[in-house]
Amino acid sequence: MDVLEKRKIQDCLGLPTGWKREEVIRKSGLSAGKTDIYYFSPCGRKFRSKPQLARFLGDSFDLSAFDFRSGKQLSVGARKSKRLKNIQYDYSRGLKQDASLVLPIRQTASIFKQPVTLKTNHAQNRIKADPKQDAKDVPKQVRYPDRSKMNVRQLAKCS
DNA sequence: GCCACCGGTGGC
DNA sequence: GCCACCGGTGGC
Repeated sequence: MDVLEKRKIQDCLGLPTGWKREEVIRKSGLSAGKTDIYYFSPCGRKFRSKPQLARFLGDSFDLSAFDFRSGKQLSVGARKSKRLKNIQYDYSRGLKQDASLVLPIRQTASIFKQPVTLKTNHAQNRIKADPKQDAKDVPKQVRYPDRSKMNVRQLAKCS
């Protein structure tokens, strides 16, 4: 697949730059064949549900028209497959007040209108996030480290 | 201790 | 009955 083709797929998916979506097919157990959808933020944080994503993004993002499974916006004309997806979660519930966690994405725009790196399968995902870097962390003055001295794991963190 | 993975279930 | 969400844990 050439770069242009890849680009088309990304545009089609419409996730923001740096975000990745991953489909993992369950291989065993009673739920074998079921697919789990995961999203990875640019800093490697993993999300496995829409509420989880919404909590991280905060209420500046409207995810009500975002279909978590497909990774696309639900257009008005789109058929709602089977079940109506009008579950009313309060996606801002539990929103952390730390503004430094809000991604550097234009908040007036849908976060899903930008290109994304497509990752289709579950090979070996090397992305690691530091679980200790939680939204509960208190904001503090950012000191930018010398990136040339950082290892891969450190670089994967949000900074 | 972490996390990928599957199970359980509440809400529809 | 379906499935989105998240709990729990086996394997590392």
